[in-house]
Amino acid sequence: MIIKEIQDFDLRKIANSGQCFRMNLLGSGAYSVIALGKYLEILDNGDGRFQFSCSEADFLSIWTNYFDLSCDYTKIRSLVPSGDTFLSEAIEYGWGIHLLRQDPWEVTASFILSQRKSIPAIKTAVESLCSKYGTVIVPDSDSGSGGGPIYSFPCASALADLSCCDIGSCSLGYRDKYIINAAQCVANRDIDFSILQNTDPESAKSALKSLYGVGDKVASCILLFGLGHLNAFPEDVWIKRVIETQYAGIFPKSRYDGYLGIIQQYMFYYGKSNAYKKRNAAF
DNA sequence: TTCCAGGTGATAA
DNA sequence: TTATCACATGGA
Repeated sequence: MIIKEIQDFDLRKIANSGQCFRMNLLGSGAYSVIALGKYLEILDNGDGRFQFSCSEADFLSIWTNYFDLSCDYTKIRSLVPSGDTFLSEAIEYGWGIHLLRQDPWEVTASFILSQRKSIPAIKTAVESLCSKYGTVIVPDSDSGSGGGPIYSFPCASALADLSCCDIGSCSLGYRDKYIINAAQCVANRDIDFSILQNTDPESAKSALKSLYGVGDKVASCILLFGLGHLNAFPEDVWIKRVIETQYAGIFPKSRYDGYLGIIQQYMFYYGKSNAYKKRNAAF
């Protein structure tokens, strides 16, 4: 257990920001994080300090990067002009959100199965895949999701040889064939994330869209959440709705060049919130 | 029960 | 090129 002082960091908002599906509130008030083959618990002390259930070495070599702790989010929020009412509210509402730098394969599979699903349903399906095809990280946890072992996200090769029948019990619906095909492409290196990380975003996006079941939106999510291309801008139903209603269909993307994906996270988190719905209902 | 969800592929015009 | 439609299933 180590204690770290971190500014501009809100666990609840990060867990509910729709970018990851395995970060959950525990009964203790801490948040559990299952990522990169590790299990972590974080507790907000409420005084700007956070308790991490890991070693100093792991914190520095793994979690600092995963939680994007070196990024100055205040600076990014300062790009928003005061005249932009919606985004001004969004960055205040979303204060403390960080962009997680996740494993690209986990992001790929998770967002392929996310299509036409609600976030709770996505989480259920992801956990189902993990418990069936992942490996045990923590043998017998009394925390996590309802106790029992905690599993890693299954690697691509663990899914590549399955049939649609095999994963039929994971609530994937028609997306089962997409997941298996993507697993095969990643396992045999037709898609190589270590290369795509250093490829220009447009070319990387084209490569990702060659995967069956990956279109513009999912490819953008992989670029942003898995490959560190911070200018990627996933446009889902919520973002489209916001752009249509708040920006008359045209969002000034160039203003946020280099950080567009992070701005998108604020838009998403606020755009789907009850706070925003209430504000709109008032007009 | 009905509606909707961090969309995409197939098909038609 | 753009527009329309089907698609599996869980949650609210």
